[in-house]
Amino acid sequence: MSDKPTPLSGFPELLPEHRVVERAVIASLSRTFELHGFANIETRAVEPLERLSKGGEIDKEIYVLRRLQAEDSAGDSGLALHFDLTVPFARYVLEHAGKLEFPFRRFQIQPAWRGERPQEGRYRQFTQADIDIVGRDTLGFHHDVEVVRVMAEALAELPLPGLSIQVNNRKLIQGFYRGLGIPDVTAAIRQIDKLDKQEPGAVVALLVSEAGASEEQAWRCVEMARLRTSDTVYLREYVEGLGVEDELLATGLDELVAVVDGCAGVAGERVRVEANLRIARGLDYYTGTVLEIFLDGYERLKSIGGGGRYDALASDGRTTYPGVGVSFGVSRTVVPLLADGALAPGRKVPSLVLVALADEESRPASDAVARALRSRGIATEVAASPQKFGKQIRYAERRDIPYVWFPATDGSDGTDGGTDHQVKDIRSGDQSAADPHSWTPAEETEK
RNA sequence: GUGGGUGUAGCUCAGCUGGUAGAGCGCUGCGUUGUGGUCGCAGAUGCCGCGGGUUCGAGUCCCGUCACUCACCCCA
Repeated sequence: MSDKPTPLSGFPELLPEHRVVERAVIASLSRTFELHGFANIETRAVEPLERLSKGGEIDKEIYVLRRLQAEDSAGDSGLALHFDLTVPFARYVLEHAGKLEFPFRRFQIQPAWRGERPQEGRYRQFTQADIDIVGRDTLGFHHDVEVVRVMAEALAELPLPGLSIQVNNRKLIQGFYRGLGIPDVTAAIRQIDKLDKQEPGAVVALLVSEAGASEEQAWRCVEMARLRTSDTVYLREYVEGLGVEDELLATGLDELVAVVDGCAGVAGERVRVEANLRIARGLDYYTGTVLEIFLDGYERLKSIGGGGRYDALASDGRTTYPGVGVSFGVSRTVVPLLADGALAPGRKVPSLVLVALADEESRPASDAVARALRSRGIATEVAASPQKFGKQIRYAERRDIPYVWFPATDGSDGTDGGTDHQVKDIRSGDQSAADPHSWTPAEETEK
């Protein structure tokens, strides 16, 4: 008992019937991404620490690697586990720039690690699915629209509740703040991001104290952030009606309208793309489009995905590689939904057929049946031991194997003239004669 | 990192003001001797998280510790 391992908080491990769902999600996402020409890559789990830590809040969540033999705590290797897929990707682009074709579009589905306190939907190891498009020196704005569309399409294919992709634009925010005359625009963005958990009055106070805004300016920031709509005509009216003139603001508004309008085609009942002027994103490398994804009914999970435009995340000094991308939290979404039954578990075992075993002497006959079925792509296993058939049926039932196959007997054991092959659908109880070289399972049991 | 909650059978949990451990589900067997699911009967299973203290006696009270969990912070 004391030998029984206890769970490690924040490192979720799925049972087979749950893992099969996660794998289906990953396969579905991959299919959609590839349909749009995104190539897959996998980056190493580890990056040099100084590349990861750029002085953000996230620094203290980084797991550092250290050899056990290292003399003391100062002896870390300078290597650390990546905490997202964007930073490693930027490094990858710089490192392999000479061998890549630009604009480079890739998707990446991998674990990432963060040393924070776990909670529902927040883990220390989690799988993330990212798509990005990166250009050399320049990257057309239409790619902003494209990545959002692709992710919207990919998410629409998944068996999830409804969700919304809420889009904003850093240029719009910055231009508005600049036009308003706020001294510290960056600080103001960080504060306005807190609107969803703080009272407007509290955020106003922060804007005044942290960003040097006047009280009146602060209230206008809060007012601007209030709008959330998928109606871009109204969006334009509203923003222009705020009475702030700024070139950057106008550009940002145009871009935001373009993204929302550009996604109108894929947006449907379950996946909505809308403008939300409160979305800012904490990370400071975003320069234009920013977005976050929220699951209907699971707002408590906060965003299940996010992303945006970054014009200068990767640069080797001579060349800059602007990019735009979106990431989706696979673990963050799948694990809580499985836990509360919103996602139905899959089967525990891939086998569709269990071939019964009469006795050890007839194992070759059972194996032959299994081989015939497998040769036609039907996942099949042979019973582990020649127990009573009732037991063997229960074995199949417990593993969610829908069919049990009773091999033919040739009558050589003297019982009678022998029997035909029989296959039983244990969900319905129906049993009938069948030929292992031609029998196929009913439609609905195929994956 | 800070604060709250919880650790009892494989799982979910009960166990009163301290008196030597329980239920449901699951599991095993039998009824049913090579066709499951229902039903009935029988059975197995616990260092009561760990360490210390109080006590004649601790699952129960006290202290510590570890783990899990929730919230804050931050984010996928």
